[in-house]
Amino acid sequence: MPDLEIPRKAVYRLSLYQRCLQRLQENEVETVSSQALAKAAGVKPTQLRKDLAYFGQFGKRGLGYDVGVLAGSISEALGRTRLQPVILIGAGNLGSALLRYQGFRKEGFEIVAAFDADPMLVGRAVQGVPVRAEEDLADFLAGGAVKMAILAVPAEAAQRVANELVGSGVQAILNFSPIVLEVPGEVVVNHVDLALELENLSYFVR
Amino acid sequence: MPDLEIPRKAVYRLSLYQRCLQRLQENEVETVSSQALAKAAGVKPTQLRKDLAYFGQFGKRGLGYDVGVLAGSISEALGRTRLQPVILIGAGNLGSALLRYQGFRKEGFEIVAAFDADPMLVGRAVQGVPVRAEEDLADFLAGGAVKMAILAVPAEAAQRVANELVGSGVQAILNFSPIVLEVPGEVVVNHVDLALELENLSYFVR
DNA sequence: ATATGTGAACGGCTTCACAGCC
DNA sequence: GGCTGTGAAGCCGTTCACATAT
Repeated sequence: MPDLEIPRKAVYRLSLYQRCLQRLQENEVETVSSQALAKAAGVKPTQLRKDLAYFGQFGKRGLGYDVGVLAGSISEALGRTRLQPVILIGAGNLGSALLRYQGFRKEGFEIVAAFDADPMLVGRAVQGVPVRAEEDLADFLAGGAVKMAILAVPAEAAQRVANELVGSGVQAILNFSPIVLEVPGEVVVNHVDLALELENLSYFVR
Repeated sequence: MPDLEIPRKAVYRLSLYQRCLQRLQENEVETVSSQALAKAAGVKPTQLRKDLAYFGQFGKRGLGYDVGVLAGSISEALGRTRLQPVILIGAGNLGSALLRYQGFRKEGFEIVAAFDADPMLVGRAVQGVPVRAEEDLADFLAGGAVKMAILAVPAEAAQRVANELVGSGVQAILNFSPIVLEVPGEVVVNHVDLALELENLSYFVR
């Protein structure tokens, strides 16, 4: 199984396909063609098939894909067969909105703890998740159970916190701060830059 | 000036460069090399120069770039010389966090109105921005002054609201709902899919 | 000497065309 | 006949190498 050869974009789309499959399952559809599924995901059929081909053969020629089988296969390919624990750093405006966001749990993620530097916020609980002091971060991560973190702190603090996370064994960071994080090669960072997205859009309005 | 030929990613990075330039201006740095600026933005020097080349020649060979001149040129290239009005639809968890988010204004955007379908939220004001009833959306947009919208409504409502926005002349949508919007070719959509970003990350943790 | 600007080479993702199987 | 799986072709963005300007 060639693992590190798979295009990042393809992995991205797999999640998209899976979400569409879940909807089909809810509607008790049992079979889909690459054409139908691709349309639902907003991509071309050949691309869908190519993406799936990175992981194996899941379809029946002349027939299509079994929705349940394909959903299961993608789950396995993505390593999303069980609930993933995640921590959140920064429980301000954006952070607490993320804590309340139901979409994460729905896709198999659980925010198990939140951290903030502000004593005013520490001790509270948002959506049942306690907000802890940032000093306790390293202790909490010492167990090694948590490998993913969401970073929603101000720009000035982001790199420092990121260093701390990496030092404590976090392998993946979803970064909402408007700075480019420097991390070792083995750590993966996805950057969601809200202002940048708006700015990018504004280029296209005349 | 070839306009529609410029890679989308390049436009994206221009915003990034500009942000770095602003920091340099604050520190009263007057000149940068492509090497230094590229490092700050997390890209390669050649890429920075290529990106700038799409828009013109701004540097002095053997010397580098004048920070002020380059910042101004990029601003102009991005069409970000004045404040852009934006509306927000969906003032729930995420929506109200976005209303409070200061990063937009800092980059030249102003959320001038918010809309929600929930009568409980309508009439309130968040961060000085009034939340209006969703029925009033078309009326508000009738003036044609607002060309950009942020969509933070539940998945079920997203496509319907998007249609309404497009029908009222909105040209660019920043979509936070977890569905792929179908819009006419002349409308630009940037999709920020929070759950998808996490899922993508989880693939890379072993 | 130093750093930009750019045509050419490179590499990777997407699309095509068709072989293979139901 | 219909649809998947896949090597080959095409396309686009990145990187290289170097000509050019100060």
